[in-house]
Amino acid sequence: MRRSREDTAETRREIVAAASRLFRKNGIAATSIADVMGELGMTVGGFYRHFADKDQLVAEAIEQASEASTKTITSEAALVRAYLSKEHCDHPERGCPVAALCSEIGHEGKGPRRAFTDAVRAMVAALEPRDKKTRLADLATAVGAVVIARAVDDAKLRDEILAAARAAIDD
Amino acid sequence: MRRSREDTAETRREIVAAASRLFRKNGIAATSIADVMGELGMTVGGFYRHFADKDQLVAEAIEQASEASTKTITSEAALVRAYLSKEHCDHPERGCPVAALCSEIGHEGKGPRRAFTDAVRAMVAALEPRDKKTRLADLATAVGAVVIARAVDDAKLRDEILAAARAAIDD
DNA sequence: TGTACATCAGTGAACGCGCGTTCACTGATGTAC
DNA sequence: TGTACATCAGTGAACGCGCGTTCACTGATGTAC
Repeated sequence: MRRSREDTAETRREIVAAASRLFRKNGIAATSIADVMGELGMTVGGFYRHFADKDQLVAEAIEQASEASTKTITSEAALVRAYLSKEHCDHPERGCPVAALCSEIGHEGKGPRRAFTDAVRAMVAALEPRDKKTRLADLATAVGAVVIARAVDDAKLRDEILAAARAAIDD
Repeated sequence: MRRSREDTAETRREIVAAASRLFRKNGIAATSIADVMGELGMTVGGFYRHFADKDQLVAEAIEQASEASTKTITSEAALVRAYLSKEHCDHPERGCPVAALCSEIGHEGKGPRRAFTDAVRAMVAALEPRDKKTRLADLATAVGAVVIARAVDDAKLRDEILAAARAAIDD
């Protein structure tokens, strides 16, 4: 059953949004096309009316997540307050795609890696007023802290890492 | 054909060593038991004479990698020289398991996560002379920088990130 | 020390399962007159 | 504006494939006498 142009465009947006959430929450490899389409109450076949393959979806999902996430990083102060928060650690599905996908992206194709690199550049640019070396180091500290905090199975160690990173970026 | 006790123990060690390399290089999910056994010229069936399941292998592979990797981090100076090097970025298979597996470990079982957490603690302990907050922040910076440097598809950006992290840790 | 037997490390085929992708089909939407 | 037809978004079953794990089997090693 054919859909209207608006419905079609809306479906495409919803696929990217669902994929963006699921990839950040569960990982790219661990998220199937069926999982993504299931989020919209749809079946797998329809996916290929919108995308050539999974790689294309991964790239667009990273772009979309990057746009939304970069808006929240307007300064070093925001990096300390919002990025290095328990809230951000607890909700990767609506957080930074760089922190969520960093060690998995190396196993993906060219498209996804390009999108990831652009996301890193956008974060560096978002911290603009500071000199570039400081911005890059702060980015490494913030991403490293969130990724390790999420990976570790001890809440006390997690809080210590986040606090240490906050203190380091604040100078 | 039954093997001698020494051969059996040697096979077990080789399985862990091969897994440790492959997991760090290609990721845990992307490495199959058959891949690991293939490295030793063996078939899959034999694996289960040594391990209950893949989770157990993952945990032991992380422990082994952690022991070897932590030995190289004897000071902040070593973190700057060896850890934040192009060499370490180019060879995840013989590098730090925390940097190699950080964003993938959240999707693994309890055993692997426990081993990963122990690896983080070992790294923090290895930087001993400094106060804990500095050690934790330096760890976040070093891990974040290596992970992002590896993920990015632009060699110039990679080198800038490593250099910025080196400068930040050196004070 | 020599022999008979039990053990068990490793083989290779098979298991059920979920993956990405394809495809014939359906029927509402969009288009041409 | 109304009608006839072409288009194509979405369905759901099927494809080949690789996964983790199991299992009957083989034959050298380890053990008991």
